Amino acid sequence: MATDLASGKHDHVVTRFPPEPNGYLHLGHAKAITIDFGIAAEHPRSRCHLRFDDTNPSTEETEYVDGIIRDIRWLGYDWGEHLYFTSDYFGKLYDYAVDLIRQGKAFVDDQSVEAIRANQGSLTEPGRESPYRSRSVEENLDLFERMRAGEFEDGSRVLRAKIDMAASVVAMRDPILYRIQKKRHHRTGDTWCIYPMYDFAHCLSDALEGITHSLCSLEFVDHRPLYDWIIDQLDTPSTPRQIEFARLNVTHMVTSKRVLRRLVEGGHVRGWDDPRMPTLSGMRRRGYPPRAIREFCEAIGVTRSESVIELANLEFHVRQVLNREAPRRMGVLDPIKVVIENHPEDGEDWLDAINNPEDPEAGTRQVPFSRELWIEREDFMEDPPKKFFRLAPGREVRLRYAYFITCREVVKDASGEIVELRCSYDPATRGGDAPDGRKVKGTLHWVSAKHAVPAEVRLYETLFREPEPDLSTEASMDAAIAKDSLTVVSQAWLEPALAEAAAGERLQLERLGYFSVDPDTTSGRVVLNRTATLRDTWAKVVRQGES
RNA sequence: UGGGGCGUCGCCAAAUGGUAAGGCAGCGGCCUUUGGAGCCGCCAUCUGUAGGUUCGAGUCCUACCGCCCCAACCA
Repeated sequence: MATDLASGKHDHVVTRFPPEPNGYLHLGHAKAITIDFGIAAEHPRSRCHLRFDDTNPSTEETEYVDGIIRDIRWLGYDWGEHLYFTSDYFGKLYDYAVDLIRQGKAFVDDQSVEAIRANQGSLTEPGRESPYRSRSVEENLDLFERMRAGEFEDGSRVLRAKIDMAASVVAMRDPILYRIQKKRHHRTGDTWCIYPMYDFAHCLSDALEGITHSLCSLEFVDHRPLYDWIIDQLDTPSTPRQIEFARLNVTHMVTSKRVLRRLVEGGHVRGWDDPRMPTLSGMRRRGYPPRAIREFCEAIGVTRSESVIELANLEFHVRQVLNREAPRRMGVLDPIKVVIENHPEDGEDWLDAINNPEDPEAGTRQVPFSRELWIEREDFMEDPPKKFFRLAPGREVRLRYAYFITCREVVKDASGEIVELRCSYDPATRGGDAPDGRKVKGTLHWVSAKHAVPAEVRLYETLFREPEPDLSTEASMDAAIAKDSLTVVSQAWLEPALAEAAAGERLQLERLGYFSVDPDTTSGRVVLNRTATLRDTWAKVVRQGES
């Protein structure tokens, strides 16, 4: 592409993103989108078109068109006035086909599907020419006209290019250009009953739109000779060029419409926008910022080598953006009660808390402190190992933005389960620093019990345990799906600032991770999705202690 | 076994034939009112293998090896 600009072949670039409206966009599409739109944005006088490749009415629906538009907008891209549909070109495409027939380079084939397949040859053997290949131009013209008029049944005839049945590239063995499908099209209705195939429609649509560089994935490399052949035979307004790059693969994820559909239809997830899904709608609901996805796609580069990116790489970009942007809040997922014995029964005390240490502009908020608090159960240990810096009997720790507290007594129920910690606080440490200069090793997050907002919190693991799951058969796929990728915490407590949280908001619960407010949230109950955990070096210490 | 694509650190990925960038992960350390963030350092004598050309090769040549794609009236 750089060569074309340097040589003066083009002084600008026109690309296109050509989704088929038969499903939802996923992370793999995000890579293509950032490349297609990104390259256009990098060059002067350039643009990227959004073109729906809607040539197969039996699988495509308007519902998907709307979803795709919404997802690309969310990702942050804009096509201006350049929204197109391949179906807009059906008339022109038909004329091109007629032109090909007139040139004697296309013919109507009456063979059955089975016969065409049988005569296709194999990878190592050439195919056999159709007995209808040498029909006259007049007969072909007549037959094609009647195909269009609806005189023939589905599958009874096709229009094929006349190229070379012995070609080593299978795509060049008299490829099918048009097939009969008496299906209502989501945009053209019943106007047509013959529809062009991808290979015929795509290159010509590119040429019609003045696309300079038609970027696609590696599996189309074999189709490039056909792409060029069709453009060569016909009088097109421009000569686009196809350039291929490798698709995106990420460990523990799949970007195959077939597999994603099975996850949804098999009830393994709650829908296309389940936060575990690699769909754009799923990642949006999960709380992935679009900027993070864009930065990830830019960071992994564009090459022709097939690669599998580690999930950690994606998560790095998600955390990087969220660290800069997400407001900090406090919440407790697995609560244990703390009673501050020397705190007045009805007293309450509002403390200043920083909203985002990475962004001074984010300001501060007030959090209430009172006699009864919730802290995280795992932040207390009766008999702590050496490197455990959190609360333990007799030990003093800091409650973030509040006070130092010291654990005085552990209260258990009949079964030995800890139900309450009796603690004292040092009023002189208000705000979190001791005037006498004494230090504590641990800082805990907490929530005032009296002021706490109830919440449901959904924690996610990857849908596949293995980095590269075997999806070759239905059985192996079912075996590869993790059955416990969703954990629902039904009784979590959040600080009151979160009472009014609106769906889609992203935040960090300090020390726990990044979360997004799920659309299931109601006025009485907040629902959070955990987007990503924080990096956890304590977990590493624990791991090393075990090994 | 026909055609095509690809092989540079655990994962990505740069490198006019001029002496192997960078990011992620990992590992040390500093700092810290998030065991977060940040900061510092370490991490390929070597580019699938074997030859060859050259003063000089990841880049050129030859031969092997390995992985992936192509036989829908899908895109």
